[in-house]
Amino acid sequence: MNIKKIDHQSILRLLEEKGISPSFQRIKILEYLFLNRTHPSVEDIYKDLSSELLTLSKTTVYNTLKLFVEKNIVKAIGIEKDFVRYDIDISPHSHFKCIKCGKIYDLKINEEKDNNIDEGFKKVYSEKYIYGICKNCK
Amino acid sequence: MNIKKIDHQSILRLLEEKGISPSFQRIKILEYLFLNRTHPSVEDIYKDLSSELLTLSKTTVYNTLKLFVEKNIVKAIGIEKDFVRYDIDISPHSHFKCIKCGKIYDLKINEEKDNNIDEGFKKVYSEKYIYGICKNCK
DNA sequence: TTTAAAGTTGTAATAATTACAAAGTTGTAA
DNA sequence: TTACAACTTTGTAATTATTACAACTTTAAA
Repeated sequence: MNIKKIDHQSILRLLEEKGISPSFQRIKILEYLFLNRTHPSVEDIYKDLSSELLTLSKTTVYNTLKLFVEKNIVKAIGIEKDFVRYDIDISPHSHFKCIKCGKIYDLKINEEKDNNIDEGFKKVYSEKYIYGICKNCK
Repeated sequence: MNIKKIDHQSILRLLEEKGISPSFQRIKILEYLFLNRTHPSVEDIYKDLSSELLTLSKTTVYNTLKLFVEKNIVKAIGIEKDFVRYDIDISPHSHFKCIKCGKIYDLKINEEKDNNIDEGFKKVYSEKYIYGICKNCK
């Protein structure tokens, strides 16, 4: 499906850089995120990795993603009403959700001069979600 | 607290316009939203109205807000991780959340030429959330 | 007044996430 | 190698927002 490959060494280097000890589970979850650029949920990751990691626990997936978000390796995406998606691409961009097929698309951000934030307010981060109909569903 | 007043007649007219029969609960909830421009949650509304509407049920608050959202009287705001806020102001604007005090501020939108949505994609609606530190908390 | 539809209520079910304690793993110092 | 502490994983239970649903109440029309 996804062409982009990531080698084991890069995974290890990334974890190392961020001061995260490279457990088998963490490596596998991070690798999964690199190979599946679909903004997967905990459920997705858990289901897909379970066949390989027979004893994987959902709690581990939650713990690991929490850690990755804290260490700024992945970004949590609040585009869904009732669960969180995760994005391995932490560069500034926004998301489009097709309200028909449910697919999430990445959107380049339009270097907007960041809104009318009043003086005295300090932006830390922001998120933009666009909902609509995608090309395939029209 | 909030200066903006709304009279009973306007509330009734608005419900009428949208084809919503004006039950006591609906009137009170809508009035609450007009008087409390704080992007309240179901919990907020339920707690605050309970003293006046002794038998109010949380389900009624959920039902009513669902109806209001469908009829385009209020907008659901997904700025929080684990509950929904509601905004009586349905005009296009974005939201700022102070990560220190938790307060939500309205932001005028910077008539951005709506992002780089690829041709063939059709936007239906969008949301922008900015997180940071507000004036009072610096 | 009768009756059906609409609205409200309380409780139970659902589902994502977190809390927590027990079990397993790893690395290091003796 | 052994002992031990720190870290990691796991499974279960708790939490919490929201939805489902059925019973009850209100409303409005005939």
